[in-house]
Amino acid sequence: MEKNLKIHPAFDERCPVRASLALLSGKWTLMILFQINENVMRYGELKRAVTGISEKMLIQELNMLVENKLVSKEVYPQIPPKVEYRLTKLGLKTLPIVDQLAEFGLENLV
Amino acid sequence: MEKNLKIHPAFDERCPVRASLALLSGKWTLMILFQINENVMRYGELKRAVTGISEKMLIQELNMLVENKLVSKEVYPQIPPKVEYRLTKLGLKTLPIVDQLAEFGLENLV
DNA sequence: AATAATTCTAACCATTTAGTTAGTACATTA
DNA sequence: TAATGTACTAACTAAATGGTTAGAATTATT
Repeated sequence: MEKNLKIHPAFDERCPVRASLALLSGKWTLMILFQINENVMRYGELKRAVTGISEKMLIQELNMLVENKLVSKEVYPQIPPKVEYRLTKLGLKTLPIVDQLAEFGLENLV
Repeated sequence: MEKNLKIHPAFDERCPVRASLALLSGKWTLMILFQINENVMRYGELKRAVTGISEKMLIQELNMLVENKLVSKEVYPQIPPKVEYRLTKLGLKTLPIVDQLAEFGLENLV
């Protein structure tokens, strides 16, 4: 039905701020990136580090971050399983964003 | 019902990153702040500047930003109405965050 | 033989967020 | 006289996001 052709203004699609938010504005996303930081972290370690997150959200976010190349994943073929996560070069570039948000929050919100 | 006492880990409540995201991570929030920027803007101007936003979302966000002191609002008792919005000191402090997100988006996403 | 530890997956439900449609009031313009 | 512009509000619907519960596979531990 011709009426339903949605207009997606270029603004929406190409706006770099929107693009960044689409990637990073989830409830847990930046927390996870921040916790991984410069470290190598196993799934279980992250679960403990990111207080309050459910297992579903944790792997869902991790998978999404791996897909988007912010995080890399190394699986060791062992039993019980061992999986390591770390930030990619791209992932490391998000840390300044976390810093800005942290600074703003610290100074004005909390 | 005792079962429903929700546990809100301190982490969640006091984390400055979460606090900032709670305020700023909406679909339109940062766009609006960015469009107002250092200017004085009327409701209608904003409507045109923030392409694609609905009137509902626009005033909803504006009201929320005024409540949270990121934006100030001046109403002129005229017919037809005239209302001006501008960033407060606090609101201006969000612009570096927008810049970070824009930079990250530009370099890596769009 | 049962339990714990590890890293997930799947199905379902609840909540939050965003979008749509319609309408208000008055004044000016066509 | 009818349409246009201004800044909203309200009621409802749709979509996105997050949470809960259960379980699977294998080994080591009790």
